[in-house]
Amino acid sequence: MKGLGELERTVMEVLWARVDAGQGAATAREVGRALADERDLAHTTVMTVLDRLAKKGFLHRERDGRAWRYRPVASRASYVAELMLGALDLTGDRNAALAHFARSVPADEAEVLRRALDDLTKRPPG
Amino acid sequence: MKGLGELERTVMEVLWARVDAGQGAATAREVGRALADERDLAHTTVMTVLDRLAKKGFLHRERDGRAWRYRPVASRASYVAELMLGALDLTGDRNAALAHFARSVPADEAEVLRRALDDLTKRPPG
DNA sequence: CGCTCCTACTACCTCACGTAGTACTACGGA
DNA sequence: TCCGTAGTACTACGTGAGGTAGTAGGAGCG
Repeated sequence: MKGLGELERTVMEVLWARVDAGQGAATAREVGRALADERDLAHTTVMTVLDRLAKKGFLHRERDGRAWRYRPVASRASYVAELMLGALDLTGDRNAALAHFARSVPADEAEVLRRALDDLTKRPPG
Repeated sequence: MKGLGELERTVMEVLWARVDAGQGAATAREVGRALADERDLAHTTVMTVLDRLAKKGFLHRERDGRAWRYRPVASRASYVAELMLGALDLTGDRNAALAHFARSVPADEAEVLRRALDDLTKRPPG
């Protein structure tokens, strides 16, 4: 799993937010408009980023007239989970790292983890 | 938490291995020798990397005669745990990511996680 | 026909990292 | 006393990723 740059992640965030909002794939223009508040980017900049993201496999794109519509290939949650697994791959002693991680996580999130693991036992992953 | 480059991580690995082996802080010369099998690096390269690592806060260094001895500030496990937490910080919906992560981890490691979380309950983190 | 919108392509800058050379100093031995 | 060895500090260069954007050219609308 390759990491993403700052702007790339921001753009992904826009697309993921649209998914959360039940909206479909977005055009570069739409992404640019969504970013207009926080950043003043040239339209071509947005297009370039979208294009790179698609080439890296983070976005899928499909035609809509002359324009492209972009849509995240994976959910935000699975992207983050991948990143975490990637970090884990960096060490020989995965168990020690996992144990350490469990101890570093805030209590409420430890609870979330615990529950997710319990669910796992009942219905193993497909 | 900043990520590390390939060589930087390799060097950290050498230092961490020394910690595991109960050996103390290492000089650039020693790190270079430890790397000699896998990589043919100029001595100054090793020194530069060690220096950068120290500046980034990953290594602590102390004088030993004219030489510096370098020692990891944090354990490998805590470094990886930090990386994982850093990934988690990248998302707004931490819980979803955690749940996803729990589901992505291999069964035996899920077990490790579960045990670590159980220990947490008994003796809360200090 | 010309304006507008969109794509494709190319480009430039900066920064991180891998890699290493050079200059200078301190210490131990001939 | 003088040299060589080993160490440091400083500087440097190449590459690749990512942020940023300009230009060229096609398609459709008024």
